[in-house]
Amino acid sequence: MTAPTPLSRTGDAYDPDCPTRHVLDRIGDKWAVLVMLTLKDGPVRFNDLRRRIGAISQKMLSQTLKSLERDGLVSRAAYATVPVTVEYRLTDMAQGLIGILDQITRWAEGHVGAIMDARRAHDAREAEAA
Amino acid sequence: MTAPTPLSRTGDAYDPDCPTRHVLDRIGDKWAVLVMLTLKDGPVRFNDLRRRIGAISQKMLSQTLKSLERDGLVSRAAYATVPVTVEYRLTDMAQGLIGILDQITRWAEGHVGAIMDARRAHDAREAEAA
DNA sequence: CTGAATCCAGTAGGATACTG
DNA sequence: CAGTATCCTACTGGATTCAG
Repeated sequence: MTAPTPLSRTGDAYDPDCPTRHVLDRIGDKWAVLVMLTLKDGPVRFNDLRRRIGAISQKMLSQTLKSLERDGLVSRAAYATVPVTVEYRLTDMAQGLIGILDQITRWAEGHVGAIMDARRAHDAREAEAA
Repeated sequence: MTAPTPLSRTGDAYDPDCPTRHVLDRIGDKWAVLVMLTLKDGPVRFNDLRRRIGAISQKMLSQTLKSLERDGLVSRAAYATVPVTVEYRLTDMAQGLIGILDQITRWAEGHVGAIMDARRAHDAREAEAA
């Protein structure tokens, strides 16, 4: 540590130095969220993961898994079978996050209608102005 | 295209067509989250918002506010004072989201230590391998 | 099967300057 | 004060290819 800077002020993450920001960024990571949601029902193998998410490229999946593993949110287990088998699963720590992600999903499903309506109304107002 | 498998599943947001994804993306938006957190204690004016967030550029702030307004999460009120005054505030719909964002923040503050430890351990293991 | 490495296009986003 | 418009760089992330 270099300076005795107060880590977080009132709990907000404006400061890039604030470690909370790192977590926010992880949640803000589209692929990381999808990967975690896909793993929530149990361990999944690499290409299986790839197939289930569908839209993800091999590069992004690999990258995402590595960063999630680095953060201790996902663990990797390799088995020396004839064609190598690798399983990924959520760590205990990630379980709490999953709960929050589920809440987000639930909120989203409950409000997406209102949001779409707001968009339509807004766009209509704008088109009229033009 | 290389994806002969449509596989439009139901429930999760793998499909870009799934409207839930839009909400996920909004939460994944770093600036949108910071703006909403900054507005949670009451209406704030444009440049005030800018100053409080600090790191944001006027372009991104303007852009973020516009998209949040479009989604019905933030409302804009302009007052015809001598120098124009514009206030932004969260809508009722956004209040529920704020609750979730607070949970994320709380989880982050509670686990950021473990995450940082995991990173250090992981990086150490990696450096040793090299 | 599980990745790593390279190339490259699209875009996010900062800096700057100007308008109502 | 509250934005808009333009330029320009840097990074994201897909496609492809190679390797263990």
